[in-house]
Amino acid sequence: MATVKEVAKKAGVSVGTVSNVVTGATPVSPKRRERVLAAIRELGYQPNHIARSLKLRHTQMLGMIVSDITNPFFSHLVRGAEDAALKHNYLLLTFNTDDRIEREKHALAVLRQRRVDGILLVVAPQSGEYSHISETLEMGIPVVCLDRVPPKIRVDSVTVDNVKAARDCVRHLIERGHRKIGIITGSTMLQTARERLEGYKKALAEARIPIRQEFIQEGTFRTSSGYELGKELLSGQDHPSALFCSNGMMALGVLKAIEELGLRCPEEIAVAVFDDLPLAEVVRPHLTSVAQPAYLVGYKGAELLVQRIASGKGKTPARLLLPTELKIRESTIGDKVRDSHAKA
Amino acid sequence: MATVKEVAKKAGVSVGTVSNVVTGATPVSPKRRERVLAAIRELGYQPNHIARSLKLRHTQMLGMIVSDITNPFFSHLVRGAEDAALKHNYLLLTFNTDDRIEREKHALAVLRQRRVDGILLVVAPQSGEYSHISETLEMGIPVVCLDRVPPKIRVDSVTVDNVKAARDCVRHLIERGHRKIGIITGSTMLQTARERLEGYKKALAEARIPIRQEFIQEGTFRTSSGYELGKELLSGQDHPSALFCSNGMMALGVLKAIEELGLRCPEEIAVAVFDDLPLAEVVRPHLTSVAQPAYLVGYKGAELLVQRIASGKGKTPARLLLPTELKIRESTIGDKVRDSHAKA
DNA sequence: TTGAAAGCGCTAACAC
DNA sequence: GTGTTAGCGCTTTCAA
Repeated sequence: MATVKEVAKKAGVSVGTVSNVVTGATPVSPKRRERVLAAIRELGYQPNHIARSLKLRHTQMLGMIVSDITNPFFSHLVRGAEDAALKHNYLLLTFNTDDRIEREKHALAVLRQRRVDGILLVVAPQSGEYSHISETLEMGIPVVCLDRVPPKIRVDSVTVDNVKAARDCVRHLIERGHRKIGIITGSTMLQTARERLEGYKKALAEARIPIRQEFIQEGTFRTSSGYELGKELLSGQDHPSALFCSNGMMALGVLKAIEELGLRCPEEIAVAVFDDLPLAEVVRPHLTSVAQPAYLVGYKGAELLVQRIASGKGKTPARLLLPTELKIRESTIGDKVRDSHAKA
Repeated sequence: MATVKEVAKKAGVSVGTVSNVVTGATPVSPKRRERVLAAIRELGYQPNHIARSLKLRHTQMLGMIVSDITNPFFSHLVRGAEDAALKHNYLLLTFNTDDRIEREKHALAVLRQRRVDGILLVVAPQSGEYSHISETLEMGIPVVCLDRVPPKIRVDSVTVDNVKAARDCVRHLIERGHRKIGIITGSTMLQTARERLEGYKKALAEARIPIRQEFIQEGTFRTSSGYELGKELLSGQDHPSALFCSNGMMALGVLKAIEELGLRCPEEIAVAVFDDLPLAEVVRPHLTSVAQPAYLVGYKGAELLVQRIASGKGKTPARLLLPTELKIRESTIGDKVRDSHAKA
């Protein structure tokens, strides 16, 4: 592959001049400029970005670490980040960790060696230990955390307002007349799951509805657990008239449980769900759900990162909290709930 | 950030020695080695991979160009590629093109400047013109095409055997007793759509069932077109008793059409679909579908690429054709089809 | 084994 | 404006 040197020779100018025409850093006389351009064309010259990075001491690359790109939430996140990055002339180096802390550490190490200009990170939950990220920060590589933010570490972040979203969603159930509302949460190891539970409790408290421990079930964010816990919650006489699921997968399981129990949704049991899978629109009944702005989280995260790269480390970390949207659909707005259910 | 030079100084050895301990290229005496290691630790030295790339003339990076990572098929593709790449010590630089040819060209250009060692490419369909990819090849950067392979260009590829898969699927319908089988294809601009149609025709031909043009409808791979064309196909007296959808999204539309027409699936109308969305398992009825090995396509593609990188351009391009799996579910195996429908 | 030094391709400071 | 040159951080001959 051709180099500046060869181009310079062919055009009969110095390498400095060639560099100046390709970067546009310093003006070059029209005729020399023409000659250089011609030589570039003839040689099929492609500037070597690696050499440039070495010299300039930045790579125009961003690291992107997510748990699993196969999960729609994260694929949208990545897409948003990529669009923003590209707009600012950065490229994305992507990693999947499957939420395993050792893979996260490895990714971070690799990214440091690659001298990326910044890192977008969805931290593995329950790691408890964040030295790898603070070290990265100390080396002067900015990190912005997406979706989840590690406690006690001064880092930029953009996340979804889980508690508000869950509260709004449960409040909607309350407004529909429900007072016996169950929840299937995700593992309380997960921050997001805890926050959603918190929102649920908040909504009940605001409506002065006492919390019933037996209406709170901890699941695993998988369809199967939605199914099992759904059955558990809905069996027996005094079961909830509405269910709030902490994620979409579990809602699917709940629907199956409802069907098998011969209950009707939403007439006998309303269902609302955190997460707006593409499913929500196609499953019967259409699911009332909290739509998370995954794409935006990625997009804003990348923008925040390039900004941070440009401005150096600021004193206080920026913490964006993005709003969700409550999409009200069939699963909570069928006929009015019956009294026997609506009353505690 | 510390450099070899600083490490060398601190350890009281030459830079060459430092390099030798980090790369392990040449043996180093135990004590010097220890000193170097200690210095590295103290300084928190991180080898600069950029400098290394410049020197070594390879980057251990692969470009990955897909149309949209938000599409589950592609996110699995990417995941597979990443897993394989990582195993062989390569990193992935990802791009989305939304199937726009100018974005594909841009991505390729950027990747060339970045001196990636190879490129995994899902070509934008209907581009008609492939000079950008043959140029890349000529520059010595191997490319392997995934899922779709551009005609008349000598390039490695790994794809799914669309025609066989479609044929098997339609054959299954035939075995269930159907003889009036409709198809909703994707745009015939798309190679994959054409191949699936071909498989459909092949299956009918093999069963000596004459092809009826009015049973073939060209859709857009979107839910809405499944809905509209489904209605069209299923209205009227002499409608098909089974429908084959060329992709998952359209199948969802078809289901809706069936519901609105008051038909029952599979009793009155069987449905089989190409693509095994996560949906297939949750939608009612569960959809008989062709599962594509997206992850494997990515994985094998990356392996083929690193192999090609190692071996240089071979004479004949490798063309992997991966098998699909037919998942038979409710939508084709309800009660036996009625005679009036089953007979032409 | 080890050290010195050249050089990967580029940009930017400097002198002209 | 333009050319010359040092140097980004690394690996790898080549001599010792």
